[in-house]
Amino acid sequence: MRTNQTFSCPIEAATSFIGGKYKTIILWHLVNETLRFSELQRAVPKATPKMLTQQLRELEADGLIRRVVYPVVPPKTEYSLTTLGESLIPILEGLRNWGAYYFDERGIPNPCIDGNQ
Amino acid sequence: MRTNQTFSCPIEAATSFIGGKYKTIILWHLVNETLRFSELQRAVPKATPKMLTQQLRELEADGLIRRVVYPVVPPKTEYSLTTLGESLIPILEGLRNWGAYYFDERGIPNPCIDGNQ
DNA sequence: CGGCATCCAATTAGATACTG
DNA sequence: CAGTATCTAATTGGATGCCG
Repeated sequence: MRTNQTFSCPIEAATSFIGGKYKTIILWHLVNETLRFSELQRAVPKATPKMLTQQLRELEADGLIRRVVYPVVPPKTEYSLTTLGESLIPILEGLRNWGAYYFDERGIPNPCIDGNQ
Repeated sequence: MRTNQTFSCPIEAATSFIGGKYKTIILWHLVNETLRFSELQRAVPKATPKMLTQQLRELEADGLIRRVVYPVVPPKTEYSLTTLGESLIPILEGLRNWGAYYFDERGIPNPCIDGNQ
């Protein structure tokens, strides 16, 4: 694991994995899809390359995503969910549905434009 | 709402509500229970009074919790979930189950001691 | 009891430039 | 393309003291 801190409850443990600033969005975009770094940048435009790299490294250290580097020129790196990462999908779907419900309730148009929602 | 920022997807909106440092733990402790400030302090000992107040104010501004102040001496304040806050319970349960599963997989004893788990 | 005000230390995040 | 390095700006969080 990334840290060897102790948690006082399972909720705290879970949020230590997905509580990072862009982690849920990153994971969500990797559901059923392998993406390259530049594709993730486009998917999460608010994250600077530095931030994106940092979050990806933590997700990798926590065993939620897999990073595969191809030794080619120009460089190519692919990110995808591990089995542990896939076990979070129900929670990610719950967050998505809650957010969409919240938008609907207020008549706010869902701003998602990509097919992955 | 607390902020009038725009979100690029429902996941982002949802995490803006529960992404705060102690928010999921606070909400979890309020499931089926009304707690006073000092009880929440005991439930979330890692949060200083200042931090706890801040998180509670944001949760209140977002409409997830209700704050009832009784004009008595000594002061008494009670916090509880609103209907919107209760709609998050499935997600909170998902987080708890994922965390507990993660503990089990590694043979780490579940550190929860309170009945609310 | 349930906070708030203030000050300060520490952490985080953005901007920019650069590289294999 | 996929980052890293450096510097700086902004934010966060802790400690302390005080109050109705």
